[in-house]
Amino acid sequence: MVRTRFAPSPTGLLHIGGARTALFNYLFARHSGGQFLLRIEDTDRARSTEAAVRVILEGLDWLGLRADEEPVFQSTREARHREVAEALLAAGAAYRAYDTPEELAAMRAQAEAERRPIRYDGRWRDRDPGDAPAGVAPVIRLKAPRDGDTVVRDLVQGEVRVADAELDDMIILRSDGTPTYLHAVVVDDHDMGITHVIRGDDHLTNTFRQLMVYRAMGWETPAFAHVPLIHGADGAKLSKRHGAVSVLEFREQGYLPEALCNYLLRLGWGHGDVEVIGRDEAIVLFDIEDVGRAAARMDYAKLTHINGVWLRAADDDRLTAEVLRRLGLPEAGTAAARVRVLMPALKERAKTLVELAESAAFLARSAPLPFEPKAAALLTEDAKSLLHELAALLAGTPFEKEALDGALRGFAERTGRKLGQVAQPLRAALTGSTVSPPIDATLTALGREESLARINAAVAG
RNA sequence: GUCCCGUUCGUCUAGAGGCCCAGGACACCGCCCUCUCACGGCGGUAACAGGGGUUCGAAUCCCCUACGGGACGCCA
Repeated sequence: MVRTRFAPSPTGLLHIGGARTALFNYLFARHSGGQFLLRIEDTDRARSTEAAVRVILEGLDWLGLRADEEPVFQSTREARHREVAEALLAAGAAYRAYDTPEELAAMRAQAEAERRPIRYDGRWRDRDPGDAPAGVAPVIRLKAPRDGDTVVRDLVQGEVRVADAELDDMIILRSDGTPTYLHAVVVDDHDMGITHVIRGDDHLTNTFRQLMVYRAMGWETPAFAHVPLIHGADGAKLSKRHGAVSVLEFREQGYLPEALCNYLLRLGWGHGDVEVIGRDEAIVLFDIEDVGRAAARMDYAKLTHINGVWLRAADDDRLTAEVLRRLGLPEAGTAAARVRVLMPALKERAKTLVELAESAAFLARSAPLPFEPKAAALLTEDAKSLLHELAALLAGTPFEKEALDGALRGFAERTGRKLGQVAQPLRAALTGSTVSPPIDATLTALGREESLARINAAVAG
């Protein structure tokens, strides 16, 4: 049974890169009929807050990436981490080291100055514990293998080989008795029964250190897959200055979760020429081994495009509810009814929920309308007399699309005008704008009474 | 500095030795559709980082170089 996990540290936001990692974990688990778990890596107490945890859970929930079991909080497992460290110590696979932070800093500085690789020299590895200085609380370090190679068959990166000489004796338990990240992760992944560790590329070299713990404990190692990071448009690590990076930020900016997932999936992964992929199809098609190895750049324009695709496909009731919420309008009532009626036409011309809400705002206003400059310019004296005639015409026309369309076309023909010469002034009078869904649909949504009121107000104004 | 990873149109990618003088998508530019704006349709510009091999034949395999990224913490 495949078991994957997403293991974010709660530092205040669910980053879009993390979201993609979570998505891959989720899709791979579902694809294999396995389970997807969540672990909050909150061992850094100073940076971890309950609010930060909520942000992550909310983001995942919004994306529809629900874990199959309750989330595991790493901070609650400290005793277990310590227990494993002690076991390693007892087995002779680890040892106590009494170096002070200052000594270690000096060691690093010297290595740097001599242009040697920065590694702990293992000075306490075989030293008599009797030499322990008084008053220094020791850390526990794991004995690293000293010769040979370690090979990881990474599902994304392929075979990666590192000489054991590159590794040093890493700290698994701090002097205050708390576990280090590298150690805690291994213990937790093992105890949670994780079979596939799918995570960011930045952990690839850490894997070799973690492998030492698995090996020392005699634990079976999971499969690893290190997926590339997401970069900004300039190729540098994605950060705030590139625009939105937090999942909840994208939600506020009017992106649909299915669109964000679709975009994130296609970023660094492809399946022939298929671009639009929903959740169910993604589960069938996704394979972690098809993920590319190069970092991908975030392209907001393409995200927006794919969002438009999903917006058009989205359910009208759902979209209506979103628009009403964004406009601060009640869920039921005249405005709500108008938005709902016009939604099929409205969603054709928006790429985000923000745009969609803006395009629907005119429905909730009442005459006299505020006019955009371009719309105001259309309302000339000639246009007003035209509108006056139209008011009379519309008063006697059934308010349904075909009848309205026919009436307006007939009118244009009779008066020797193009339809556009009739529709544009009417559009301005009805919406206060030069852009809207087709005029017949707009009239239908507004209804006869409101339409006539707006036309008359425009004529009067 | 040491180690690891990467490099196909501006961007995301297809491509697993001949199907590729490299396909799709976004963006951009034309045209068409058209009551506006969108959608849609048609067409266009645009890429195998560079250099060596291997092979009858290389975007695909090997080596080197350049550039980019990552890791080297009693952070996660």
